[in-house]
Amino acid sequence: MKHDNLHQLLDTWFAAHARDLPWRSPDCTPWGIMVSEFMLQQTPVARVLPLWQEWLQRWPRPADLAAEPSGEAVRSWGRLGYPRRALRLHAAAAAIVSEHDGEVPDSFDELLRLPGAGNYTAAAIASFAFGKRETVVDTNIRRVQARAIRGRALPEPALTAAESELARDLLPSDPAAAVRWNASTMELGALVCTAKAPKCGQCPLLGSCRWVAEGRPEPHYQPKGQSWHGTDRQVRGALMAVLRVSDVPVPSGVLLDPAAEHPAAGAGTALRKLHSLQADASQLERALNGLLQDRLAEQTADGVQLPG
DNA sequence: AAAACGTGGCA
DNA sequence: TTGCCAAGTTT
Repeated sequence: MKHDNLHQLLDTWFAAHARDLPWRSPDCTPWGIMVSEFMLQQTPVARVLPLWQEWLQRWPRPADLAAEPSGEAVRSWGRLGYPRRALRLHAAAAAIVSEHDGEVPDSFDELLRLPGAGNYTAAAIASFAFGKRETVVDTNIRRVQARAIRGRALPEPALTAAESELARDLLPSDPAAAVRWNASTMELGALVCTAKAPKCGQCPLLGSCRWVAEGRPEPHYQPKGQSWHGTDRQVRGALMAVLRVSDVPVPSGVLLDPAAEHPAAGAGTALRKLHSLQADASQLERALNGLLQDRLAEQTADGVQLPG
């Protein structure tokens, strides 16, 4: 196979430098791996670690999570970010109970049907939990391949057909070798071939990297930043922070009115933070309606709360 | 198919 | 301090 040398180089490097992550332990269950994959979506390993431990201790099997109201999942998600992932993981657990007899399915197609599992997550679970030969394509793998093979500084802004085709071509035909390739390429992207300030001096592919060979050309586009300050997202986040820590339903008036008295129990600090954003009434309402529509929160006679 | 979706660490 | 960026998915 073309690029066979890369596989060998990465295998050797991975054996020596892979992080000892709990979801890579031989006795980690498919469910443990699945939880890690959901938590790791757009989220660094360091922030996932403690929460993953908590979740697996509390909900060691899909059925354990499925038995709880979705609001418990959202509350336990804490400040990990993108709380709808908690909702989807909860829904996925319910689907596993109702459609797969409580066992995480082992095929890409079945995994892909679970809420919150897209192409990356379905392939990752099939590969890492079940040893299947699946092409895993995440941002790390795309960046490593963009540099080493295509000679680019960065992967394309969105996954292209060419990138997918390259990733498929590079995947070893032996399933066990494919799993190692997936894991080691991802790890290289996370630890060495990073987005900014890559540590090329430590890279096992230094001698075969096309980007390095071509003098490390600049990116051919300007990555556009993610806005945050003053956005609806920021207000949603602040709203969620209030609901997560409140012991009781929070009257929508208290949420929407900066001058409201009687903050909800335990939510004082989060409420002050929300109001300090000085969002206008329409933005607050839009953000709250979004949460209700997404079922991240629900409205009762007593106020707004996490789904119970 | 572009845009929305959280959060915190680091330079 | 501001902006970048992180194991993506959904509509």
